[in-house]
Parts: sequence; C-alpha cells; structure tokens
Amino acid sequence: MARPREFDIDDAIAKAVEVFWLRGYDGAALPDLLDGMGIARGSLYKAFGDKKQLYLRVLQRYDEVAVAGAVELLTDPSEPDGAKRIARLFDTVIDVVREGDRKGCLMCNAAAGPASEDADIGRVVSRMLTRMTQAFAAALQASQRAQGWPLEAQEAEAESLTASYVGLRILAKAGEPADRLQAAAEAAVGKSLRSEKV
Amino acid sequence: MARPREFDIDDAIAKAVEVFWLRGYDGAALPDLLDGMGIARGSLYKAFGDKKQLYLRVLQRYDEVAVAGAVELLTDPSEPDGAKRIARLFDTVIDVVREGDRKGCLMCNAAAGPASEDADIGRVVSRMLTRMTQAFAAALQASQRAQGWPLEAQEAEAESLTASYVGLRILAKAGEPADRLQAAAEAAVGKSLRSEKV
DNA sequence: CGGGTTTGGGACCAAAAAGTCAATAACTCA
DNA sequence: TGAGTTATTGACTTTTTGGTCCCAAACCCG
Repeated sequence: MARPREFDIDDAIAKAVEVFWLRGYDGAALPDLLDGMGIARGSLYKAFGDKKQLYLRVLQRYDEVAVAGAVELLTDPSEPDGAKRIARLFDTVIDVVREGDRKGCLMCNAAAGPASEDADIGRVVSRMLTRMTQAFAAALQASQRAQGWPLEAQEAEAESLTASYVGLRILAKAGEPADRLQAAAEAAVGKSLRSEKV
Repeated sequence: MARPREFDIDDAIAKAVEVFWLRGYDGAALPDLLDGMGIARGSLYKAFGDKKQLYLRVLQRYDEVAVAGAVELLTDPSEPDGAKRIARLFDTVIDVVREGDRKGCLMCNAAAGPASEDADIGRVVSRMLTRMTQAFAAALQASQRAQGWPLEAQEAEAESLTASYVGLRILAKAGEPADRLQAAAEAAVGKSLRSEKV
C-alpha cells in the first residue's frame, strides 16, 4: 500500500445507495453520484470500475442492510407467531410511507427497471427476491394457520406475499394514500393468517 | 390544412408504446423511438411536442388498451362469478409470461420508475391504478364470498388485489419462473375467493 | 395553376452523458 | 531521506442526449 484512500468506501457505497434509490439507475448521473458520495470522478472510477459495477455494489449493500433487515424481522425467534412477524413487516412499510418517504424499495424499483434485464443486475435482484420469499416461508412455518399446509401451499403463499410486498411498495411510490395502503396491507396479510377461525 | 400527415398517428403511438415498454422512459432514446415509429425527428417533434408529451400519450394509450382490457375482463357481465373473472385476469398474466413475454406491465414499470415523480406522469399512472382497483372492487361485488363484506373490506381487498397484480407482474419481469408465479397468483386469488367453504 | 400552409427529412446544435488520463499529492518501507 | 506505489483531482475526449431549424415536398383553396 502506498497512499491510503481518503474516503471510507463503505460510507461512499451507503451514500450511493441513496442516490440510486432516489433517481434510479439511468436517472443517476455521474455528477449526482459524485456530489452525493463526496468524491471526485477519478476516485470513483479507480475505486469501483464503472457505473454498473458501483450499482452492483449498491444493490448488494441494499441486500445486506434493507433486505437483511426484513428477513431478520420475518425470522425473528423472539416473536413466536410468524403471522405477527409478517404483519409487523407490512406495518413498518406503512410507517415509512406515513413519515413521507416515497422512494419505495430499491429492490422493487430495480426489479421493475429496464436495467434488470442485464444479466448481472438481474441475478442480484432475483437473489434478493428469493431471500424475501424464503423469509416469508419461514414466517408462515411459524404461523398457526399455515404450518399445517402442504409445503407447496406454503411456498405459493410465500411467493404471493412477496408479490404483495413488492406491489404495495410500488403503490406507495406511486403516491397511493397511506390509509388505503394500510387497509390493503391488512387485507393481504390478515386474509390468509388472521381472519376466519380467529 | 395543407400537406397531410404521411404516417398514422395512432399507429405511431402504438409503436412508441412498444419502445417505452421495452426500454423504459429514460432508456428509450430518440433514435430508438424514431426507428420504432418509422418517422423522422422533425415529424416526431411536430406531432407530439417533445419526449415527455409523447410518453404521456403512450401511457394514455396503454390505459385505453391494456388497462381497459383488464377492466373489461374484471367487469364482464357474461361471467357472473366475479371471483372467476379475477382468476381469469391472473391466468392471462401467467399465459403472457409462458409465451416468453417478460416486458412486464407498462403501468407497473412506469409506477416504479423515477419518472413517476413527475406530476403529470404520476397523475396518469395513479389514474390507471385507481381504475384497476375499481374494477377489482366490481368483480368482488359479483363474487359469492366478498359481496357480503362491508364496503371498506371490499375496497381494502380490491386494493390488495391491485398490489398483488403489480407485484406479480414485476416478479415476472424479474425472471421468476412461470410455475412459481402461477402458484403465487392462485394463492393471491384463491385464498380470498375460492378456498374455505368451497 | 399558384399562393398559402403544413409536413417530411435530416443537418445541425448545445448540453450532458460516461469514461480517460496525466500531473500532483500522500503514504510505506528500506 | 528517497524510491516506489497508490490515491486525488479536474481537465479532457468521445459519444449520445433531447431539441431546433430550414428547405423541399405535398396538399388545399381560390
């Protein structure tokens, strides 16, 4: 090693997450990233290679932080009732909206964006979605109602919950009122796990 | 009127729909649009104003064709069972995926894209989403299971179905296998309307 | 047929895009 | 201390972006 890096690379990625999250892949211009990250052009290229590679790092970071947080919530053993874990996850989503955050979810935005057709990016996005679905499945396993279901039915329900999650976050981004989102979330969750037979 | 337009403007919009659908708003460059529409630069600007206005026309067209088609299916009086109408809509989505079409849904892609933060675009997207939700609500009204529900519950369920729809189409775009999508779709629909009590 | 008017085509433009590079600065190690 | 190595910087290049404009062509109406 010779001259040490002057910026913290993890911190720079965290800042890049914000920029891509807010503006999307195409919408995030180099100057936006440079401003947001507080580094110069050359430094970015030396440290990350190019824009796409930075984006991949950003998606991985989102996986490690945001997706991991959701997974943790859904598999939290301190809450024995899986149905409650699921309800809690959706509640936090609504809370974020109520606080005025309409950025949506980077994973969801990335999945819907045209960049997801790129093989590398698509792979990372798919992996995140799969992790979500597996976590939903784990929560279902720990729910009164679903744990007796055949495995296929559980998996189907888990994937359906992922779809609801993604859809809800996109409706949130599209400006749907928080109250309606909350009602929809309760319908999505409650229907399969709370309603009927108490 | 003097010299008549040489291209069909409706046809040109239809072609522009394909380009924006495939590449997204930012990703659709002028040359892409020009090629796809088969007209020259000057003609496009004369006929549509600028890129954003063309995009608005494209979204409206999508509303009139694709969204209207879904609404029609969901409110089709020739199928008395609303639950079946909903199931049929989701079936057609899966069919499209099975045919290899992974473009997703323009409305959904537009909602997730950063362009939706633009007031004009956001308005059109919201309107489409609302139309979908209303159509789902109409179908629920015509379903055995939901028609007895309180109005609020019906509306919540309708919004939840819109979320499932959007989420499913984005999972499809992200490359989720058709079989899993189908299972998830059946879970999303069947759960509330088919399962339990026949 | 000819003036008025609108379209078609594409050369042209300024701005912005991503990416490169060479000079300078800051460090390690001998 | 000085040689070697790596990071920082911002000017630079190339390509592409969305958008303008002018001229020729095609039409209507009188």
